[in-house]
Formats: sequence, structure tokens, C-alpha cells
Amino acid sequence: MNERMTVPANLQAESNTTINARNLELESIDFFVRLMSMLGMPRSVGEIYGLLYFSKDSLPMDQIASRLGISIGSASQGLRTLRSLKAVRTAYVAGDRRDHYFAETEFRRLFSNFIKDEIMPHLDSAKDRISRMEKSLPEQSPEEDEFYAVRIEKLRRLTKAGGRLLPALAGLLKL
Amino acid sequence: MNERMTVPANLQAESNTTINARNLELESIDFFVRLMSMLGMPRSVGEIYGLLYFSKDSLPMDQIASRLGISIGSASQGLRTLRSLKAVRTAYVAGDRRDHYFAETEFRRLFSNFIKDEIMPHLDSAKDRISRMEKSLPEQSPEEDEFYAVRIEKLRRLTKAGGRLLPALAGLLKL
DNA sequence: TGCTTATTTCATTTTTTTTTGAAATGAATG
DNA sequence: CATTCATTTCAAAAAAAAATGAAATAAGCA
Repeated sequence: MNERMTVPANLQAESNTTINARNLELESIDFFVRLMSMLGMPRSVGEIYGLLYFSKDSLPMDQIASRLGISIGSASQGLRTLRSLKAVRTAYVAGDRRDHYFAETEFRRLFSNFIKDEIMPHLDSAKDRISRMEKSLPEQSPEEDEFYAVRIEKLRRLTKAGGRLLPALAGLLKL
Repeated sequence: MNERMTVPANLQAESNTTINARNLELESIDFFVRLMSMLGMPRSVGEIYGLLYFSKDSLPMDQIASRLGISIGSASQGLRTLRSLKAVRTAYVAGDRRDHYFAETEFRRLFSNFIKDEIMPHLDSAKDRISRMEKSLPEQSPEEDEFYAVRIEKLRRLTKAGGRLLPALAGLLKL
């Protein structure tokens, strides 16, 4: 029992539509916490995006933090991550010097950024590692050579396919 | 300094080809530790697969554990994970009652299993969550309705696209 | 410029995840 | 069927990741 809640439950008796809006928000946060965590992002990043996704107005950092019940430190770091993925942007609000954040909702763009920033660098360094493997090939009988050569070739194909397919994938997202 | 080593470095002076084979092994372990960790798998799982990937003979669990310097508990758990993804299989070795493991090297199959086991269940439950969102729609002005409806529709498209594209992706891997 | 408020940074704490190790279970062999 | 060896299980320890909170910095305003 007592599973960790996805969201703080400090919800007061309010009008029906307010309660419903809050429910929607909670479901949204839940949704994106899970999605982001599949992509290796910390909970706070999913929470922030989930909150902004169904928010009509853009929100300043301190409101994001208090609404989610997280520290401003977390909020700052989470927003930094989201900004670097271009998953949130800032809006100017007259007469308020705080930055106001809102969610970028074009998933195609989001994934394409994610792939470029989080996946491709790994694929690049994988190529170097494969080259190093080739230098360590234990030259023995031709038959054994074959075994290692085939396996290295498979890794080459894998990284090559990843490098082509993943960026293409984002393009296929007609959202 | 002193970054955590990917692999135990207890390597004795041996023949040149043995040293090279060991280098290859270390690079392979490094490679798969990183790849698996991108997919959310623990280090030990990557280590085991990396070891087996360049092993000509299939290996029993205790040898896997000692060669990697991990506990047999870890080895057992890691092998369970790899078995469930069909990333390793067992071979019979006459006169030895231990199971002998070797790596499945068809990446197409591996990814297809991974997507089926690790991704699709999440997509399925995402659909439920979206339905629940719709029930919480805060009916207000038609203009506001529109805002929420559009965002929910985007989530629908996203999960639908994921459900179609990801399995197709594995099929495109002509490795 | 000096003051106020917003934001970032980062050492420390907390939480979560992974590994260990030892006991329990299972499975083959004599 | 008892013994030995292989494997699993799981509570506890260790390691890794994330969140906090307070000090430092930055940025707007008067």
C-alpha cells in the first residue's frame, strides 16, 4: 500500500470545473512522468511538462514549483532540460519580470531534438569503439577470424541503421 | 579522477592474441553496457551480453560471473532478463549439468522483443489514461473546450503513431 | 548605482536502483 | 534417496540518481 503518488494531492473543495481541470492536470502529469521516464528523464522533468501541457496560460517558475510541490532548484534544472530539448519556450508577460513558460506541443519536433541531442552522440562514439575493436582482433585461424569479423560487421550495421532510421522516424510522425 | 571502470582489470601477462581477445571483450562489454543503459537496462545486463557477444563458446553462469567480477546473484538476475528478451539462449554441453549461455546476435529479433515487452505495455496503459483525461474535460466556453480537445487529440495521435511505428521499426532493421 | 526579485548552482540529503551474499530451492548423479 | 552442485530468491548493503535548500549570481527597476 501507499504507492508513491505521482502528484501532490493537496486539493481543496472547489467548483466542479476547477476540480475537473485539476484531475486533467494530474492525469497529464502522470502521463508525461511515465513517458519521460521511458526516455530516461527524471520525474521532475515529466511533471513540469505534464503541468504545462494542459495549461492555457504560461507559468513562471515559482508557480510551477509550488503547484507541483517541488523545490525551485528542481524546477530550475527541469526547465533547463526542457529548454535544451526545445520542449518548453518562454513568453513575455507585460509588467512581470519573471520568465513565463509554456509547452511546445509539436511532438515531431520534440522527438527530433531528443534524437539529435540524446541519441546521436552515443551512436557517434559507438563508431569509434567499433574501430577500436577491429584493432584488437585476435588474428588466429582464418575460421576464427571469420567469427569475429562477422560480429563486428553486425555492430557496424546496427549503428549505421540506427543513425539512418532514428532521424527518419521523427520525420514519419505526422502529428 | 578514477572513473568507474567498465570492467575488472585483473589481466595477467599472457600471449599476445590472448591479450587482444581480452581487449576485444572489454570493448564489447563497454559497448553493450552503454547501449543497454540507453534502453534502461542495468549495467550487469550489458556486461553479460557484451561478454557473450564475442565469446566463441557458450559459458555457464559461474564463469560469466567470475569473468565479469560480479556476484552470481547478479549474474542470475541479468541472465533472467536477457532470457526473457530472448537475447541469450542456452546450449547443452555433454557431461556438464550447468546451463551454457550464448548470445542471440540477430538484432532485429532483439529489438522486436524489446519493443513488445518493454514499450507496448506502456503504450496500452497510456490509452486508458487518455480516456480518463477526456472524462475530466472542464466544460466551459466552447473556445476553451477547443484547447483541451486539441491537446488530447495530439496525445491520441502520438500513442497511435508509436504503436504503429515502433514495431515497424524493428522490421526495417535489415541486419 | 543600489535595491529588489528571479534564477542558477552545487554541496548535502533523500530516494531509487542495483548489487551482494547467504539461505532456500531445485535438479542431477551415484 | 541422499548428496552434491547449480540456480534462484530476497533482505541488506552499496551505488547511482534525483531533489533539496541555501548561498551566489544575474537581471530588471527606481
